Amino acid sequence: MRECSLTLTSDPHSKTRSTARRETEQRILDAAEQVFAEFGFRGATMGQIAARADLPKANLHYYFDTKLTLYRLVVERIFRIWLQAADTFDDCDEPREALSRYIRAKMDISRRFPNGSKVWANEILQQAPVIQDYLETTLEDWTNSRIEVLNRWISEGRIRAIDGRTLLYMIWATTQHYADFNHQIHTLNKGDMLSDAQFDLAKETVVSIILQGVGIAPEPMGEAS
Amino acid sequence: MRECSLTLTSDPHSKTRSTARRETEQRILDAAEQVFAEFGFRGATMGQIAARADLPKANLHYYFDTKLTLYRLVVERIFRIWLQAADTFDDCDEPREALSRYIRAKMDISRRFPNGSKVWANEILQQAPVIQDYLETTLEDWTNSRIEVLNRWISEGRIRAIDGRTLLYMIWATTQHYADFNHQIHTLNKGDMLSDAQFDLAKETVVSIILQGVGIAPEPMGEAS
DNA sequence: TATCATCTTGACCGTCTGGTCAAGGGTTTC
DNA sequence: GAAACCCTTGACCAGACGGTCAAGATGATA
Repeated sequence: MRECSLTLTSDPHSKTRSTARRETEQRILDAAEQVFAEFGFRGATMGQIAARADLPKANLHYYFDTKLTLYRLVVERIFRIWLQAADTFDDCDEPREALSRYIRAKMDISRRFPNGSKVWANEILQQAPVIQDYLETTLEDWTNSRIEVLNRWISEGRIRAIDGRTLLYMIWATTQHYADFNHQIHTLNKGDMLSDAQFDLAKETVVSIILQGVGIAPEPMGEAS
Repeated sequence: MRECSLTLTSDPHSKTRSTARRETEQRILDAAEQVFAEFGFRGATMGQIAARADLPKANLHYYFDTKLTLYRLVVERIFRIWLQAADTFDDCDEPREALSRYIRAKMDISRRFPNGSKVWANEILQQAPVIQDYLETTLEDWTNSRIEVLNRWISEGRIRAIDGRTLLYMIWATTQHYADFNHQIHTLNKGDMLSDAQFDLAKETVVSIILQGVGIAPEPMGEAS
């Protein structure tokens, strides 16, 4: 109603052609991510995606030729976000700092991009028809290198002797749970989304249990990032 | 080829009518569970389920009138299994024993019935169209009562002061991860299923990290069930 | 063997799906 | 202003979908 320099669905005609194009593509990708997150590749329909993007179905095929193309592009966005979180682990060789940073980063991603995580979950449930080779290359390499780091920390006596792979899976499972199962979490929270305070409590509880679980004393006060 | 006293798809004609009927229904339910687990309700097709049960599609509709009926029955089976695991927590008031029993039970269920867990995951991803009222009643009641128990243990100084709800979510997320994401886990295990030894290591590592995480000293040797 | 209920199945139906297309509206360029 | 290009869209298509049905096969009963 009142003047606003930036609206979510701004009028494409007020922009240059390429800008408008990018915005429309983005709107379609966002709608696609939501629908794919909920119903998976097979369950999602182009009609649903078109409705959520508020565009005629034929328009989707003008920008993205097939449903599979659109799906692949949605999945690619998720890779980039996941890799960004991986960096927070790689950047540090101090167990407490590396683990708590990584957990917090993954928790924040689950909160900000729940649909990305859900699309990933659907991919795995469907035996990874699109991301299989990614699992076998990038993910496997990263995982193995992190397990080596964890094993080194163990041999240096900096963390307890636990199975590093299982620890990684616990962190992935728990952090992604806050995205993939957010509907269940909301239902068990009287139907409301988690408040900032509730989410912070969850985040710090996860950090605390994992750190304590691998034998690292609780973080000194005031050191949380 | 050679004589075999028990085959997986035994000849229905050698049994009484009601027995054969029950066997056919079971075969359809098993096939349905697999397909629903992979593709969710919308993504699954009756044709796929029929093919996996090795029956003509029309035969499915003789035993179960609609796709939704079949789906509801599959979901009901999962409820029963889940409640059975819940009992292992309820039966005991000793933190170490209750938590490790519950975690082990949930891990074993993830291994034996991965499809059930996957159907549940798909339900939540799709905003629980079928199990919503179950989440709001049985699950919520059980969750709250367990959180009360955890809080009592905290006030009695038997476990560390952590947020009980987050602890429960961590346990659910981690244990169900071994079912819902088993494809990813297998891929990261050179494409092989986890061996008994690998799965036991994972199970005991989860127990160990959680127990240590809530401030319970590692289990005395030889006490594992 | 004859009768009847139970089970099986290929063929079929209306609807929805992903994808196409041609006609037309807008915008840029000269 | 007109030609060229970009974008939008309703109408349409072939195939797949959930579900139906009637005809026949099979098994139980007597």
